[in-house]
Amino acid sequence: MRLTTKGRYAVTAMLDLALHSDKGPVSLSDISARQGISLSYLEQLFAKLRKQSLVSSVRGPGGGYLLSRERCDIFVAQIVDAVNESVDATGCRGRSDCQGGTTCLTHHLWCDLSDQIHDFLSGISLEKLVQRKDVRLVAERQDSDIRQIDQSHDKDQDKISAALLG
Amino acid sequence: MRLTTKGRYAVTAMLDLALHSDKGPVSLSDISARQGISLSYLEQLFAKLRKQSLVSSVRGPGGGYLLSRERCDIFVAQIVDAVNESVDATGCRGRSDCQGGTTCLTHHLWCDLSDQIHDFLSGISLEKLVQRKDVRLVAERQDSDIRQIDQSHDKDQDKISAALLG
DNA sequence: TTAATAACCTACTAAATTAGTTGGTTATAT
DNA sequence: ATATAACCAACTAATTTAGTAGGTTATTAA
Repeated sequence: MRLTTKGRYAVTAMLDLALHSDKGPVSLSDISARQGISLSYLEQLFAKLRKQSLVSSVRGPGGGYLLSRERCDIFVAQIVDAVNESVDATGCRGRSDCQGGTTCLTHHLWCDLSDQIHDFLSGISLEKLVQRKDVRLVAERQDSDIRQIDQSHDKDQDKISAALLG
Repeated sequence: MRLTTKGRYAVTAMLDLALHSDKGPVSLSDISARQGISLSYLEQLFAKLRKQSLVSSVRGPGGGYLLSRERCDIFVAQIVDAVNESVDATGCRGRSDCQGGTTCLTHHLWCDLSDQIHDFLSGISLEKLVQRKDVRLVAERQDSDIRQIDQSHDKDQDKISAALLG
């Protein structure tokens, strides 16, 4: 099994969507700015999330992505599965052919571990994450950070406008 | 986090040791033959296992490796930790600096998952694995496979001896 | 109608990791 | 003396990660 930034990014981005998509679609550049994830990399991840119909997209200005189901119907395990191959801990994908066609000595142990991880991640929905206090605190900080960056952009824009107007 | 053949090989090899070291040290070539793991790769893994004092070695003919503690005092988590970096699912090793010095949106989720995996693998000792029926069955098959290979080697040896004796 | 926005798509890449291989040396039992 | 088996260092092919680069297409708003 493998759980790297790939799967973590996907879950983080989906949670960002869950937190911000109440007022219409959320663009990947917004998610990129808030979560510090490269835009092009997000595009690749969302191509996979869309294939697994976890999100739907709206093109053009004001467009972006929306969750394709209720937050309580999307689970962390599904997100990780969508971008990673799986949270499977066996080397044989449960096929029991790990040692040249036969079962390896520790096959059942890795099956048990896989079940353990899958059960855990299948029990956590985006809704559950949104409700968590630690998540809300981080989200608030991120939102206020973004507002400050926007303000400084506005100031830059004011300077540019002033310069252009002579 | 990462659980690849590296960690799985280490646990498999340690379990092989637990199953066969009652009559003295077990050589890596024996483990290699029984478990189908490359000898040189095993050497690299056992260098790490020895550094973490999970095994002790005996050099020279008849030598090999022994568990350095009782089977009930060696846990799967320790073995995986010894060869892999860890079973940590966070990107920041729990340091909470996952997003450019600050906590990322999903940090606490990965902490919980890490705890879950760690608790599970810390609860399973080599003793527990040795007792499992599925493990005993695979081990029996492996031992009888090896005996057959040894017999055919003996036959080869007989042929060679016969040829040499004219 | 045109410009801006944002999804969508393909191909490339540096760095790291895995799962080894090769070719030794050192220590010890027979 | 010889065989065994640990110990050690350096190299490698293949794969994966986490991107970058450079587009095309659809849609909205001025």
